[in-house]
Amino acid sequence: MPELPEVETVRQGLAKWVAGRTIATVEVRHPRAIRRHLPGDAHFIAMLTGRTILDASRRGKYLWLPLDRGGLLMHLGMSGSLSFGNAFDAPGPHDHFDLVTARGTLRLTDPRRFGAVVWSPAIDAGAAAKLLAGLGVEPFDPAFTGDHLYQALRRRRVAVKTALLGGDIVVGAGNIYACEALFEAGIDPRTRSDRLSRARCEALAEAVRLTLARALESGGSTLRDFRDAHGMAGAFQLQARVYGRVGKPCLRCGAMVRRIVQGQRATFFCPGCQKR
DNA sequence: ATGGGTACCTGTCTGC
DNA sequence: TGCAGACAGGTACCCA
Repeated sequence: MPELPEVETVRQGLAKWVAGRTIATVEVRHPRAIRRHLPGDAHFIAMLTGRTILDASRRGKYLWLPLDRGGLLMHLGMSGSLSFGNAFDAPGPHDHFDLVTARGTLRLTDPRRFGAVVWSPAIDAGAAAKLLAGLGVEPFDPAFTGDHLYQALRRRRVAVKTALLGGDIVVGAGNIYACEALFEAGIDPRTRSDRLSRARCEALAEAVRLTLARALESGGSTLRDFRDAHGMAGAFQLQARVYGRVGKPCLRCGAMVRRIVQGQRATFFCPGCQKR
């Protein structure tokens, strides 16, 4: 579910809420949801109890909550959401994890359980370092330039859509925004990475930034169940120009939007506007 | 190293 | 109405 704009929207809501709160108790109702990525952290609850949350930051689609000792790395997977409140209802079947503080509870809900919550001694050590190790540059970092993209893509032969989704070149564009950014840049998603000119890489880098920034302004996309930390839905899906619009006319040229499958993921594109 | 495929889950929608 | 099958925002891991 959540791509960078959704995770950043959650982070912004979270940062104001969590800073300075001390974890009184931890409820783990589904251990698989917590340690899916890195089994063996037997002291998970002990490392959290009594700790104070300092902030909420983000790396790619991961959230990092630094604590006064160590920190918590979280990923929302395809269907995860975080919410907080002072009087939570009894947990539902997908409410796997609560951080209870004196002034409210942070709750992870994740029906598909593709998410992860991992304690780590630091963001650049232990479990967190291992999970973040292969991530590409942040799209809003000045280091993410057309030239960066060009240098990375010229060494790959996969389709450019697949390369964007990989997250090892640039992070944050998932299936929706990879499709939308390629439309914005006028690039056919099937184009081989190493066949993209420098100029088109410049256009693509700009399109990735623009697409993610627009989505962030809209509070992300809610296709089904995305909610920010206040339970609010996003609105970017209303602006999507190709994603989910198979068989509908392109809003720019009128050609029929197509759906293909690349790397077991759906890709939407306009054959009129997007060229190899 | 790269690329391709599978695995991990549940809920929802579509077509028969 | 029931049921099988397809599909959904992600990524870690295995193998060639």
